[in-house]
Amino acid sequence: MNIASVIVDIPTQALDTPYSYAVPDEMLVGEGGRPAAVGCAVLVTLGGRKAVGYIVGLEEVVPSPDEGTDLWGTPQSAADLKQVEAVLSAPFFDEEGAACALWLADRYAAPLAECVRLFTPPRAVPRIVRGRDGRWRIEEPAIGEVDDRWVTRGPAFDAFVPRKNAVKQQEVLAAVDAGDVRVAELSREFGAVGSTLKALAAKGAVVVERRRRMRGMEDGASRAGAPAGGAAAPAPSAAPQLTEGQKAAVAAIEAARAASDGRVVLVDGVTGSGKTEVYLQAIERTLAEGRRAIVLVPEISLTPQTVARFRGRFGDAVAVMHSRMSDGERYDQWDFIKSGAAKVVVGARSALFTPAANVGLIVIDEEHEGSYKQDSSPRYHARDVAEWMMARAGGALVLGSATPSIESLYQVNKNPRWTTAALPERANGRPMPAIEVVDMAAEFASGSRAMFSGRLARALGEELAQGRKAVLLLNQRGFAKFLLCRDCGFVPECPHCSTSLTYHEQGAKLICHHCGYTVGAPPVCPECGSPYLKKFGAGTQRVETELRQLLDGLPGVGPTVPIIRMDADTTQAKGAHQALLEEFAAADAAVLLGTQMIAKGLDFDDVTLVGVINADTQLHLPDYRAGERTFQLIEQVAGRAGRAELDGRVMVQTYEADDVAIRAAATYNRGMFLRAELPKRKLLGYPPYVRMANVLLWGADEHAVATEAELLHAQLAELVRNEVGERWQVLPAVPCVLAKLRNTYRYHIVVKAPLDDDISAPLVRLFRTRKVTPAVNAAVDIDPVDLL
DNA sequence: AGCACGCCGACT
DNA sequence: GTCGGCGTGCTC
Repeated sequence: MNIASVIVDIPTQALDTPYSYAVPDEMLVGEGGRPAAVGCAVLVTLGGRKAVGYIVGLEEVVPSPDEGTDLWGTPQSAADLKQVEAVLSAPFFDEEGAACALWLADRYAAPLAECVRLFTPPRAVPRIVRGRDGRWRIEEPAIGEVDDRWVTRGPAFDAFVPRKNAVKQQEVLAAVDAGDVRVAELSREFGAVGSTLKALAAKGAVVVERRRRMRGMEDGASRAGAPAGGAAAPAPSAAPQLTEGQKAAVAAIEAARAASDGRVVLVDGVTGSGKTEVYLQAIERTLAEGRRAIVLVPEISLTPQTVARFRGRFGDAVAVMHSRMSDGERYDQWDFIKSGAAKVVVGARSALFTPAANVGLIVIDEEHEGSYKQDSSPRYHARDVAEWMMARAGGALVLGSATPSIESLYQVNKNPRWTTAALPERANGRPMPAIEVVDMAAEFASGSRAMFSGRLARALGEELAQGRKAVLLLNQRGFAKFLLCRDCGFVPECPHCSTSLTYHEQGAKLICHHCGYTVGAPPVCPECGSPYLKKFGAGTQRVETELRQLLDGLPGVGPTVPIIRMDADTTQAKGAHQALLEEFAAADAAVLLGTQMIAKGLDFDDVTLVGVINADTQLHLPDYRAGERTFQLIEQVAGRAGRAELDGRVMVQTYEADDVAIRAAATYNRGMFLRAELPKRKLLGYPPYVRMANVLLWGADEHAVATEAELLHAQLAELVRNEVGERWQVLPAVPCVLAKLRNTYRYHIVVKAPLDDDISAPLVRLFRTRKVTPAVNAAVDIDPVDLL
């Protein structure tokens, strides 16, 4: 008899274990439908109701009259098993995917069902819903294949001669003569063509056939499984000559691949050192061996240019996967990958879970980026998952960054399987731009109240007057950070979140940047009636206004020099991001003013000045990574200047000119930063010296959340006392820094463990057995990237 | 999560 | 005497 191990698609801790179901023999061979296999969605009965589940294991067991054990060791009489009732889909993953899902659930203390769902394209899975009559029924997936109708030459195409007055037939035949066309296109051009086509098809002059349309691929001119060809995909370009550093990096990756045991190569290269070319050549060699590659890029860097870079080398064999694509596009790309025609998958972290077979190389670009950690369950880190996958598959993992994360640097030092390949020089041989630190405290003391220091203003004038470009970074959108009453100190706060509201000049509104709550700005203080409400802290809108005034007054600059503001407000519309960048590229002299989103990936030759308006905004976040983030931000943004033959300069305005993160970044001195940062982390017990788990609790009733947090803390403390002892630390339950968010109150409990301990296992055990309180949600974040 | 089983209050 | 309230507890 065959027994399937099934994960039921109900994400609850209580059901968080595989269940065994019998698979009828005819279902195994697919009689009258799809065959049951690992990765299939199936219909099962669980506790008197129907549920969708996923097969994660399939095993033949010898029927024995006495008690056996199921796949997971639970004693169970095989005869008692319920049957899989129907196979609802083709496989979404294979045995490796199943193993990965099970590993993820353990590693991240996440519900199994959520880990399995990572492998399915969104909305492409049938669901079980209860109808109005109270009965369960299967709801077909909302997303699937779409076809186009195509017209091609028929067997009698050449022989057929239309009548003189058959104008439409002549038009259609001429169009088909030029190449296959879609019926939709013909109708757009010539009006209704249905009867014309029917007549032509009957004569054998043309053939009308259905072909799969691949959504999101430029011209859709594709046969099933193959992406668009023709104009959309240029002929693959040849690889350029490599610098010595690049050659060494490629060789290091080759050595890692040859070891076939999941080694990691950290490509530690300054911005502009040609890391991408290293990836491209490593991928080329991987493909030459018949294996595939996955390239992960931070979500905001996944632009058409990035994709074009890979399509330029690998042509049609590139699949793309990221969250801004429509569900239909993702479904088609998923299928394209599954078909095996895609050799390279470029995407955001979710691209790891596409059905690419035989992956021999995973590249993670900008590996220090926080967006590689998923911020909802399962809270996995793409770097860890990729390392696990490559160790299993006998491949190699390449991490690239100009500012590697402290965790990765630590691994290189301690873990013999991790090596590093340094690219200390830019590919064009230019030096890195000099970074000047402008002490705003000193500026303030000398009487200047402007947000642009004298030096930054002068530099802007010099560069723009020569027709060059500047990039200004500011970590605060809106106009002012908050409103403050000068008489009573009142600051308007969001009623739903524990944050102050940001003042937006446009329409004089106060907006919460967490939940979007918007109110008109009060003319007088709502507390004391004072009219003296001061707008504190500069946002992008205000800087734009002041910058305009500054530029207009500068000799040789003036009102014709555009300011392009790029922040969450101006990039909301689809394609706005792209349009703004194109506008900046096309201008002569121009200033690009934006939030973090401009810090990376921008590649403009004629940017000669980069300014950081206020480098301190991240430094004061109550988070242990604040220094690391500040260091990384300055180094990243500095890399935007002077990428071509012109020298660049960078100015960093700060009220903390003495802070080591800023001083070290200004001199490109990572060693200096680490020598200050690492002892601090060690002393205070933070990664990379300990492992952390952040136990989060949230709910609408603050008191209930606090009570539950206390209870859970007591349970955790007891568990740790009984099972591990003094080596672990359970910090008290406290409100999160963001204590209230979208009307939910948030508490957390930080658990710290030595590096080599399995921090998740005891937490998983506790969460599986503890009683759930309906009003309070709880989740675990293993290896959190922040504790906010 | 949902459903069954179970043990106490007001009804045809 | 039953119908049904929703409080535990189990689901291959």
